[in-house]
Amino acid sequence: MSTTTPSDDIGTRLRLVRQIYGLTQRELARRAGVTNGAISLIEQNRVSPSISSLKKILDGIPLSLADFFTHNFSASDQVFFAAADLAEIAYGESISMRLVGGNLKKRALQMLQETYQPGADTGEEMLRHQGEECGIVVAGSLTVTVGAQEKTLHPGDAYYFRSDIPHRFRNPGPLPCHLISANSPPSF
Amino acid sequence: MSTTTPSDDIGTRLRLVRQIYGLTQRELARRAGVTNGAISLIEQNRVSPSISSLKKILDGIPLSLADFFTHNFSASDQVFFAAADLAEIAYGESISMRLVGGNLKKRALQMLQETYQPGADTGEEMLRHQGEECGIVVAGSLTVTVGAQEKTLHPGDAYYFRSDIPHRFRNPGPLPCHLISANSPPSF
DNA sequence: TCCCGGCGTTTAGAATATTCAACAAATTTA
DNA sequence: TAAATTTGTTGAATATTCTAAACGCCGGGA
Repeated sequence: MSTTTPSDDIGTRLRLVRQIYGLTQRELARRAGVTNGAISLIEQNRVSPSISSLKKILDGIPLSLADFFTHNFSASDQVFFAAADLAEIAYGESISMRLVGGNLKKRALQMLQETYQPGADTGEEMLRHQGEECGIVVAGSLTVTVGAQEKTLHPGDAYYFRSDIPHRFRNPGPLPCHLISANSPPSF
Repeated sequence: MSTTTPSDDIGTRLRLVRQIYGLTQRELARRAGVTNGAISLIEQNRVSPSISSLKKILDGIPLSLADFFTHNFSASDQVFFAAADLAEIAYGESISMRLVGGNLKKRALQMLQETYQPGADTGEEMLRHQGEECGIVVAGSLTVTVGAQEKTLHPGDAYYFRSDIPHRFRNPGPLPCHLISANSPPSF
């Protein structure tokens, strides 16, 4: 499924790593103290580098041998996500959530762009789950209840709480409310 | 603390791994399809092996490159433990437990040599904990209660159950009962 | 005791990796 | 557009690793 490289295809793996780090063969060669030609040959799998060479090269990134062989580098470790590409997550009629990087696996963090229509409400049966979450209101206003506390937030206002504390979100205003939130660990 | 090898001391690391696996240079060379001389040179750090050579060698063990660089091989991964060296764990007056490999870290399994004096009993408030456990009676007899089931085991008899099921051990006989048991994950 | 077999090590030569310098293609700058 | 820069690739020379065959050492069995 993922764009992982077989562990003996050192060349492809090195090229992928180098590109992920945004380095050219020459720049990496300079940092590593080897020649660009050597890196080129390795990346084409035309030679099998010595440990010492590979170590020098990885030091220039920098990346340990263990990490190099352990990690499943993926070209789809996407960094930028167009607004249109944010995965829509249904959450009732009047609440829309758009997930940043929905295709990423194993992430430690989740970010959502949420829209609460006027009157939208996550309900009286407060939400509770593992982890922590925070958010910032971008537009409109949002009434947030966390345990015994309640506050109506306006653009620029933010919240942060442990998610196991019962919480609730409502839009009391006449305008849609836009919110950027983050959870850890991810719940979707 | 541990006898770990720096990640660039490939030679020492390879020698350690090879010895842990009980292989001679010649035997490993034969399995790997390289010469014993090559392994000798690598282990002395007189050459820095190519990835292809190192991979061939590790395939002969077998061990992946990732594992080779990731694991902290330790000569003190002790295998044999003299009876006198089993750590004594107090568990009441009439029950003695002796732990195999108490000095090992991060083990996935725990083995105990237990002795129940006549009349010994873990008590009516049944034991419950995570994991699974099993054991074999070596001498004497032992009455084991697991959930609704109860049986008196004699030498050679054994048990295996999920530890979250309430359980209890008693020695109903006139002789000490010796038992070998194992838990996973470890509870001591 | 001597001999045998297995052990790790060593050496010379074959095989492979790396450097150095030049090349063509793509991109940037003027 | 043309010149200049930067990119990855390549060939010849050099440096390193790997093989094959020997060596010395040690322990076990006649």
